[in-house]
Amino acid sequence: MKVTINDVAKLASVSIKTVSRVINNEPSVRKTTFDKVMEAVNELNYQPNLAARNLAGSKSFTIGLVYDNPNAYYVLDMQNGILSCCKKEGYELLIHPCSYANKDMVEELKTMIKRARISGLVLTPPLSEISEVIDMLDEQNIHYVRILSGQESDPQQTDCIYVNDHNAAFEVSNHLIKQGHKHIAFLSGDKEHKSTHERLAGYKESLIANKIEIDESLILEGEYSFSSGVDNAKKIINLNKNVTAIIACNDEIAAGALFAARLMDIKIPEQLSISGFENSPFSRQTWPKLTTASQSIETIAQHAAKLLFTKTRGQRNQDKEIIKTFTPELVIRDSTGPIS
Amino acid sequence: MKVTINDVAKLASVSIKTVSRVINNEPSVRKTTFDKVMEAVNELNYQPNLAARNLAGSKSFTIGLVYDNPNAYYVLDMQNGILSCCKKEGYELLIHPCSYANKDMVEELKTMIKRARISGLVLTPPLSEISEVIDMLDEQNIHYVRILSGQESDPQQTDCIYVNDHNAAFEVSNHLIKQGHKHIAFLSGDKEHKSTHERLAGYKESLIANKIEIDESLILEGEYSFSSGVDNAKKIINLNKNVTAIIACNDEIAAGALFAARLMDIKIPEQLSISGFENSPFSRQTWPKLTTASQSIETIAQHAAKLLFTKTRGQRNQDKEIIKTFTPELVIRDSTGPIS
DNA sequence: TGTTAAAATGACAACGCTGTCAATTGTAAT
DNA sequence: ATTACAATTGACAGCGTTGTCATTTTAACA
Repeated sequence: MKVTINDVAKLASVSIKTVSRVINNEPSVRKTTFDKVMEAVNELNYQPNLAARNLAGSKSFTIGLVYDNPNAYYVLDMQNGILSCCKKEGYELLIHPCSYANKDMVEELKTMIKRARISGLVLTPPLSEISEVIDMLDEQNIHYVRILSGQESDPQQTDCIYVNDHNAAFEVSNHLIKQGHKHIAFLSGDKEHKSTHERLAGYKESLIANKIEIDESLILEGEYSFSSGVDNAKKIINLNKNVTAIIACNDEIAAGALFAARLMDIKIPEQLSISGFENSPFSRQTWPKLTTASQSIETIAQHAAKLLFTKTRGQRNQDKEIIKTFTPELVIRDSTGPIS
Repeated sequence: MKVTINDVAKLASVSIKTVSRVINNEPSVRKTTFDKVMEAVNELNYQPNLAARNLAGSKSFTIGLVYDNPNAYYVLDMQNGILSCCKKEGYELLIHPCSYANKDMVEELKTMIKRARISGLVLTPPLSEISEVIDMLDEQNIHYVRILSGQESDPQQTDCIYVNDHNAAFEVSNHLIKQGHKHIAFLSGDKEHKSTHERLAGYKESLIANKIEIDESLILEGEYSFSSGVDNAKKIINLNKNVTAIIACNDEIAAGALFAARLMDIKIPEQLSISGFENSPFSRQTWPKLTTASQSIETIAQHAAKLLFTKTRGQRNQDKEIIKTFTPELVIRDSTGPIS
């Protein structure tokens, strides 16, 4: 029934320590011994007991994913990306959704780490931007990788994966301007998310580059939600009849804006162009389909996990294969068009 | 730094076994002793080591969630519901997405269970309907709870939570018929999912109850996806000009049907009524908003987790608090209306 | 061939907890 | 106060691995 390292050792006629060496890929094992052991492992279909490995060694073979993100697709892609790496490495994934608004959040995280003896953590925005969290992790000496809005600037910073929202927003905005739009509104996401600020900055930079004056009244505060998109789109359309385009901080907001436009009988894209951000599945399910900036969350997640594993193992040079900065690409669909 | 049961025992001047008794809520501990120990636990902020508990005892304090579901909201709600129960009970959650089409799936699941020494499993459709999986779990003597489309029929069956899709579909269909619709198309989900058949059966029963002849050409095979909704809606609209209503097997299909209607310049709900199923967030984000059948996945998940925990602990009477059958409720929004 | 260092292997004690069972304490009845 | 029995507590041996260090084998060289 239960196959232990002992059974394998007996079958291969070696000591359990040697079996341990083999399954941990430690050096100093003769090729013939290695094969002999592997054969026994396969024959018995031996699965090392995670709990025992965790207890005996220092590694726990479990990593954690911490998030506070309202976007279901984002979270799921993140999970799947990390999970695919975990599978390869024989790790398990513990998920830990939490609310950054919650005061006890840091304590709670700490407890979770202690309890489960997590060997590493992937942090997604906006949690990855909260210094209390980072400080706690440093203090507890926990390996982590942060996924952040921004770009690789500080070469010492080895524990971050960046999403260059700034450049992506620049592209989106440029695209609209090239199509003749001059009055472009910007519907912000949560101001606690750095991505909001990065995207806003990219938008502004594009305006400046194209010698269009920045009109602060076209920039609306909001949050990363459909209803925020509805509300703010209504507001801006009523407020400023000149607006011919809207850049939404993510696809949900854009979908909300689309909804509002429908309510107000505004034709998209003939009368108003709307672009999203993220390329989540429903950016293809709205009418019309959303122009957006596409970032493969799953790919980002995979690289984050890879980075975490190299850190956990203390490896160095493998870093080269890991991309640290991702720039979402403009995907032109039907919700934007030339000014008419 | 690291606080073990030993430290607590010393501080409370009792044996480690007594501390163990206290944290496991075992009987035969004097109230005064209990308090003394708890005080020490709190003072030291002791967190029992999961791995050690797992290794020493038989319990693993980790449950698994297995799913193969394309719907991101479904999965996430499921995770969150279970997680909220886990938190209360001090358990961790391991997630295990997998593909039921994959031949190695059962083997893979088995491996995961062995490795992580899972103490219980929550199975969601369609995995919960696959007998190979169930047989394997029974064979391995793993506790599990299945979430199934259907209704509590067999009283011996203690390990299932049912979603009564049949009755829900009956309600949806009845609602449309009351509004005067007689030619109602049915856009199926994956035929491998029992929910598809249950919903179809409810639809048929409603037609029969209302003395409307069942027209098999109005029932289209498909899958639980947006694009299936688009394709099948186009097909049925072109095929049969009499159709005035569509029941989609879930919200994604409904959203696809809505999209197709837009493409074909059909007014919703004036010319065509469309209803969804599930009440996922985007049923509120389409234009117009979807009439649907609402089931709180999170609530279902919580009850499933509760049931699993009572099973794991071998408790009996607590069952009473656990609802075993859920019937989604009709939510009337803007995508359906009286025939004009 | 013998010597020596390096490589490969093994013995055994942790890791932090729970299960078992024996020892101690408390309690009620005599 | 004594006895008997139940309630409470503790000692100690695992659980299935890995780390440490000692031992054996191999290879390399004189």
